[in-house]
Amino acid sequence: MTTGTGSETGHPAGQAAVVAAGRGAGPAGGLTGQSPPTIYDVARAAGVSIASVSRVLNGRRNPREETRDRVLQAVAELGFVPDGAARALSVRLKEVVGVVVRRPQPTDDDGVFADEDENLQFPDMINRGMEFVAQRYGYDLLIRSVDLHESDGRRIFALARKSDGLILHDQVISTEQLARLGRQVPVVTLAFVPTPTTVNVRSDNETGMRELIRHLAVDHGYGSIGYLSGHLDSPDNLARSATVRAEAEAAGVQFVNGPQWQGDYSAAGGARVTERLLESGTELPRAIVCGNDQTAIGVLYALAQRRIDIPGQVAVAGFDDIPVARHLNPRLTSVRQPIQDLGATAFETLHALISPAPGQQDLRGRDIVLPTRLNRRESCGCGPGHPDSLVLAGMEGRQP
Amino acid sequence: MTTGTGSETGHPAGQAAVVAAGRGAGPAGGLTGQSPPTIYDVARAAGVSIASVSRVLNGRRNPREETRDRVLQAVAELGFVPDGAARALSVRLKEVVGVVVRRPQPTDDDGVFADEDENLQFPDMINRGMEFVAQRYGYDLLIRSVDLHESDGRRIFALARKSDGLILHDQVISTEQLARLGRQVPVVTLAFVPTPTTVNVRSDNETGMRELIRHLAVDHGYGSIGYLSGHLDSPDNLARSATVRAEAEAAGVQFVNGPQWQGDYSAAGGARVTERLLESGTELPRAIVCGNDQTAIGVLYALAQRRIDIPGQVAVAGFDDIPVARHLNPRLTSVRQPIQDLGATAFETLHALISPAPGQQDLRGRDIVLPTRLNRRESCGCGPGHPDSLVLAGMEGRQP
DNA sequence: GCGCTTCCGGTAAGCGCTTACCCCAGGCCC
DNA sequence: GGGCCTGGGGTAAGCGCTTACCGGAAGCGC
Repeated sequence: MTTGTGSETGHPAGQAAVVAAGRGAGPAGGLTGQSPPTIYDVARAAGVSIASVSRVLNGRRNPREETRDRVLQAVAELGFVPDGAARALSVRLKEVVGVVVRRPQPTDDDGVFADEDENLQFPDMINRGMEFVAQRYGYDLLIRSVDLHESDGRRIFALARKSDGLILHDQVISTEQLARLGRQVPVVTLAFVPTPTTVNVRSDNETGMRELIRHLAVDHGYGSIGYLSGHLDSPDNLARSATVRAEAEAAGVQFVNGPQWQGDYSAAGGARVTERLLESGTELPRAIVCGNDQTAIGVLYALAQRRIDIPGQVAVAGFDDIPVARHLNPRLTSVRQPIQDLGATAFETLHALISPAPGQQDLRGRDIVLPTRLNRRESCGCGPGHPDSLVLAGMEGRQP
Repeated sequence: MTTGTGSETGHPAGQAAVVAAGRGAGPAGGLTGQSPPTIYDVARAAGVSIASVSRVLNGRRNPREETRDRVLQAVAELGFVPDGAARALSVRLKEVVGVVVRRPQPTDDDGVFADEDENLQFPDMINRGMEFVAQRYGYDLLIRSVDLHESDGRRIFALARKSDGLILHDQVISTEQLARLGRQVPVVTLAFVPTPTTVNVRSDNETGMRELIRHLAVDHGYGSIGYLSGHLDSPDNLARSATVRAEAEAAGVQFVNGPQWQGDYSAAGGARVTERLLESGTELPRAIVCGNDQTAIGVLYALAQRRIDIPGQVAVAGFDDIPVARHLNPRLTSVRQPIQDLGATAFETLHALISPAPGQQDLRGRDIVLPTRLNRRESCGCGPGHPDSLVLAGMEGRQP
């Protein structure tokens, strides 16, 4: 009782106030709690049944013009918008897709990179790409972050029941869990592997990396190349690592790797690995290729600390080509992934899984691969003369 | 008919297949479509009524231990998770908050900054802060982006019906619309203004900016300061601009501003304004303070193009202190906003609006202000000796 | 003028949950 | 031993929508 003002919906009243907590429950009373109008309110205002209102709103069996107008006017006056949950329950479509991202796990000794959040940039750009297409289909993204290798995936399954399908960023679930999940709801993974019930979207690590290694080995003629890896169990990392090795060997260049070259995709990790290598007195390879750009940022930092000339003494390259890459000093050579496209494609694919077009063939089990290409800048040894490099170069401006 | 396998839920069957489109409708048949179990399935498996299942799941009126165990076992076996929409409809709580962000509008002449996405970094970090606390309350964020000054706000009202409350980033709605929206659902705005029905969260522009201007005018003794503004109607911009003027005048320093100093919070805008000033032959002020860091990036770029020494000839400072700031060359002096806190506070506040704690007083109409502080780096003229500046300084490393 | 087809719009069922309400045992007291 | 209370669990209503189904009113041809 005493719920909203003027809201005798005319349909069975019932408990209402019970769990309504927070709506007009506060001492403020008056001007709030005006809970949004329901379809019953509209029907009453227009003098028709709720079925007619619904039909008008959904363009079904086009009702008589006059009826339609009456309804539309009532809708406009009341500012009615149908409730998402009710609609979802009825049509069995929420028009929401769940997106699971991995929450970066800061370690103890991140030092200068402690609150370094470029990590976020990459997944966020992917999400941006998703959101962009999602708009067109009237979908929204429901975002949830989980810890690396979320123990039981419970939080992921829960998110599934709030949405029509899931897009999983890398390394948020195990393969078994993924297969199980895929059996219950449409799922698209990013930079992972397809399962019989899910589809994966990734970019072409091999081609881009091959181009980079050939550039370093052949064009620059560097005699040794090290690979500072990302998470060991990341498929992207495995592919990149294997390609570096294969191409280096093919070019007759020494490939440097090993346990002490183990990074974790973070700037802090890249810096840490570099420092330890330096401390151990090992001679660095002529060029260091990093699992991603974050790692490269860390490497650049650690080398600069030791006054090591980049690319004069050691060349450095990254992977991803995040926007910051071109603002670094020296500007970072990197393999460009179509970041936003990755997201857009993931969404497009998921949507096809959720509501397949008439003739649409089943996509499950597919591995969708997007192209990559090398972006040469200064950190690999290319000069500022390259067309790509007309960017925020503080250097040139500093010494007239 | 022929819906799922073994899914005779025992409750009225009905239409089912009608709108189920996409679930097992595809030619694939078999291994998919296994639509998730419902509470009826669990009840049948446990040999109890759905009410008991629900009670066990929600810990109500603790049922007998034996019953509870039977139910929990059935839940585990079936992997049951309640459907979000159904639950939401019933308890009138979706456990979802809508977040509206502004989609950057690329203009025609963005040049090098065309696909510059640092713009995203700031809002994304705020969202990260929200998500972090949202977790603790079992909420998820439903993200939607709108164009600057979304014409009628329809998309915002629609999002409201998919969630329990809204958090609006800056400049996505007009004040009138906002007041109307606030009457229907709990709303928190960021960097805007409070209305009688909504609360606003922002950071303390005045204090941080005051500190910056005093630093430039007093510590560095610069004789003139220009302010390259953000969107004219952004309250943040107004406050920053006013503070720059007031403090400059108070310090007896010339304040340079005017229509040709109008930026738009983007790097491209900052570069454009700077280039036009340079072309027009105007003499630049000794220091340029930017509406935000993006703008400063553009300014840095344009000045470097002209071989103007920063901070030797012109000092530059930003606002926000986004992570990239410390990787620029020279490293950018900026006023630090507690970015993630902004998001966390916004969520906390919204949650208090949605389900106020027992004694909780009404927050509506409040303007919550978070503290800021100056981060001195090189672009204002401070040397690399400053403790803050031990960061990715490519410069030092380049010339041994 | 009468049966048939259309076209409209109302009635009600059902989406998957939560919970008020009630009924049935069992235990208790006098 | 009967009335009462209590606790456990089932029944059903209701959350706000969509839509199958039906009944009434026109419109039509013969």
